[in-house]
Amino acid sequence: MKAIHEMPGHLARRFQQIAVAVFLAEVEEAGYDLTPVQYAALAAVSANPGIDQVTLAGLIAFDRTTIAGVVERLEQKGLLARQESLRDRRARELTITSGGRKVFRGITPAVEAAQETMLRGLTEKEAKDLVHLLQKAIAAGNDLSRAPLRSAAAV
Amino acid sequence: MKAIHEMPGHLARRFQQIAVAVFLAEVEEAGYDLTPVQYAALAAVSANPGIDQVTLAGLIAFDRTTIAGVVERLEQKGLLARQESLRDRRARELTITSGGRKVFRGITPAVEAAQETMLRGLTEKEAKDLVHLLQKAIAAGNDLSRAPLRSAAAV
DNA sequence: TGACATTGATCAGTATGCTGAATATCAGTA
DNA sequence: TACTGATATTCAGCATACTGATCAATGTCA
Repeated sequence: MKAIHEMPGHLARRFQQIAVAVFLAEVEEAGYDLTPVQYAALAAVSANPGIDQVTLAGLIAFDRTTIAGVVERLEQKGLLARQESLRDRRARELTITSGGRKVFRGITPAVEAAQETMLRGLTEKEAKDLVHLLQKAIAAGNDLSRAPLRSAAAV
Repeated sequence: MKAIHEMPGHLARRFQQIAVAVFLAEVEEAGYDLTPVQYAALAAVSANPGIDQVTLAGLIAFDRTTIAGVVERLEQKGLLARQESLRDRRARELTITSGGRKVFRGITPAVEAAQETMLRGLTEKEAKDLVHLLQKAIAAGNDLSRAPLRSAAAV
């Protein structure tokens, strides 16, 4: 039997663990307080103003119940605004606030630095390969997770 | 700025998300009820009977506070036994039960099938490359996480 | 139009993961 | 031996993630 440390599933957990730690460290050093998940949500709303929660979840492959808490915390921080849609009273339309825009712009260099740090053991070619292989594996496994990616266009 | 879907951190989260979903699905289909984390702990205790919780956490890179809950749930399921150490009354010695051994043996085929499923989009060479690159990136980033891997030998 | 399925959001419950603090114990030393 | 620092575990609290259920609103189709 293979050892744990050779199993893709275990390596996935470890790499994610390191990625989150690096992200939080770089972001905190830059003077911000935002989690990777919150950053992804902020970025997606910034690019898609007026989006509803389910569509947002699909864009970044979040679970629909997870997104509620994430959005709520971003709202509490004053980075996102949430209001009932006029077209569909079930839905809440999300928009980024001016404060949210400012944070998003300010935090981005730290986020990009974190991406480099978490791959610091790899050459540039290896890093590219890893990203490509992950993308390929994820694309093939997308519909195996409860929260598959759903592009806005496909909806 | 890079899009989220090209960032290693985001890909790490997505791949881990799929890996967990695949693991749980394969394991459930085989008639078992065990999470990836619980499986890793069970495997480590099986290979290291009498281990204490902190050392166990180091072997599989768990946070020390996370391991407590994991071990407790495995104990409730009757798969692990926990008892005070005679040499050090602070520590709890962990051993696998006969039921735990049976589950561990029975579940392993499903766990290995899950590893294949989560890489189903990759060729055999690509899968090997991905594992290798993840291992390299993890080794370099190991001490960046709060719960770095600590081999028993190093302790 | 009215029954029905669908959809957006929320809630309860469970399982990771982390921070920081508390508690008990151990080990080394003055 | 008393003190000090280190260590093993636990606890409180917060933030993902998921399952399954509920609720309100919408859309569809006979």
